[in-house]
Amino acid sequence: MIAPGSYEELRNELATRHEDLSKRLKQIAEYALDNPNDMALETVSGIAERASVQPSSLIRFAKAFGYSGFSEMQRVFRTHLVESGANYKERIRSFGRDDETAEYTRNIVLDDFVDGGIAALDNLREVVDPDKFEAAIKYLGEADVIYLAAQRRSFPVASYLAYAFAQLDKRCVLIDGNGGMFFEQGRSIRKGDALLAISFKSYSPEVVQLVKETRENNIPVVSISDGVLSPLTQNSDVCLEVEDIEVHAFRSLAATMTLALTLVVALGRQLQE
Amino acid sequence: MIAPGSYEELRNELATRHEDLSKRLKQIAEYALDNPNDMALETVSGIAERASVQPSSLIRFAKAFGYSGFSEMQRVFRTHLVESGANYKERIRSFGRDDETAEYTRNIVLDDFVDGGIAALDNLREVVDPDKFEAAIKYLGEADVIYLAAQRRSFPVASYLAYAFAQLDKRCVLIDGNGGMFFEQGRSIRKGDALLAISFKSYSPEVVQLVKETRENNIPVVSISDGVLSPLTQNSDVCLEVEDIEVHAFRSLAATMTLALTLVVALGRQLQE
DNA sequence: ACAAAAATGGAATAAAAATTCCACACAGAG
DNA sequence: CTCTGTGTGGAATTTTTATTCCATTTTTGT
Repeated sequence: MIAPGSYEELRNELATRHEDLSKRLKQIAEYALDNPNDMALETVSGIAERASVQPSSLIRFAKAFGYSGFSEMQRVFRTHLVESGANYKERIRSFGRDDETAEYTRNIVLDDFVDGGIAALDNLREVVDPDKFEAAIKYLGEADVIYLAAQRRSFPVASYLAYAFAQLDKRCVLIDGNGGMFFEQGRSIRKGDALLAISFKSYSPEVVQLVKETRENNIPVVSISDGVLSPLTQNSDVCLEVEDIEVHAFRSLAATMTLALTLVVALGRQLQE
Repeated sequence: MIAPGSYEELRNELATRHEDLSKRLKQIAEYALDNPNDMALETVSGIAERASVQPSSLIRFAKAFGYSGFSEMQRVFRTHLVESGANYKERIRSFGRDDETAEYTRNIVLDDFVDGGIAALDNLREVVDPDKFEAAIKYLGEADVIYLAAQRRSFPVASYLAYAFAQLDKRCVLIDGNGGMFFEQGRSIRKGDALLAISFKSYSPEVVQLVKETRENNIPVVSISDGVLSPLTQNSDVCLEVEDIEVHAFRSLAATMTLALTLVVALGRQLQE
């Protein structure tokens, strides 16, 4: 007897053997199929109570399906909960785990990044707060000149935005730090302008400092960053959150780029009106 | 002190109080925000190990946020896990929405780009030719210095590649055309180097010309472009095809960026061997 | 630089949970 | 109707897990 390793296998096994099971085990099987979340999260006695059986029956049940005990079977339900459960950060981790054993054919690498990118985009859809997004558009739309600040990995995003804003005839300045003039470029920002800053952990100190200074001068700051702990979140008028997935120790820009593009299009639409 | 009852409240509390927390508690807060699933499913000692803290610190952490103990706090994470999972399953994804009749609310714009990005990534998986990909890696791996040429919309991709190659300690030169020196920069390319050019229609004349000249000097040219009609395809040793989807008259860079990233990782892996 | 207070690590302890065990119930065969 | 074997409830036991406690270290305020 070999225990099902995946939720799908287990589900299948439960269905096939359902008829042959004893009264109590049948009862448990039905409960398990109806309440997989309970199976994943509750304790033996908790489930026993809800399903109106004895705790020992649950152990017998698990053993009847080849597991060493209830806990081992519960792991199958837990894994399923995480994997199906949209929390995409955990999906990154499962990429990482596969990686250690998988052979690296070229295709697997591309597939991983494609999957990662898709997951990141899916996540983007969920985490972007429409109110914040609208507020960001408003600040940018009202700005005379948009200043763009980003360094290192985020720089390409700013670079893309500079290109796209120019297409819209929206004036902007890309603070590229050329010639070590990062702050000099940044300090030419005036009342009526706005700063759009992009940075992810580990946050570029220059960008963080510029954001703070600009805010202190009462100039609107819109930022794109990762999560509530970011120093940009705290010092911006509005902060859009993105989290690109890290696969094979590298972080893509697919989600961030898509957000940037959306920002541009929404801004363009607003300017037309 | 009242303990946050929902995940969102907790998340918020973690963020606002993050700065005032002690070193260990801060560390735990970061881990919790990054790995909510672990917080939901793992045991105290399991989490302690992964987050590199003592089990007792986790209990202190929970108490610092008003819970009676770790278990009470964990319930918040578990509830969130179940609820976010349920939403995910119910979500419907509809591609190819009817743009003409749809009202353009802010969300629809983001959804369109997300869908477009996903479609582009899916497509990328299909169209990338593994042999060409491998050949590209080979040329780049053997190059002494990689020259990167791209203009306008493609420039951010080159910019990202420059950053990533530097991370790999792979020497590269980003031909940015600063000071109108595009060709001057490009002509410093030597035997033993390679050119990586990125351009899409309408093709940048500078990049096309540089590709031709470089090829004539028998220096390997790898390019990223769109389809067989591209002048880059015809004048490169190997050309990787990508097609980012155009939505609302704007073209994203999600797929191209993902291809670039994959190139970097594959190259990095090859260099390690 | 010092004392006081806060934070930390790690072992000790308490609590909770999983698992085992056994007496009993119940169905089917003789 | 009783014997036999499987199934079941529930208490006892073992294992795992959470929590507490205190000696030690680190920070803070003077």
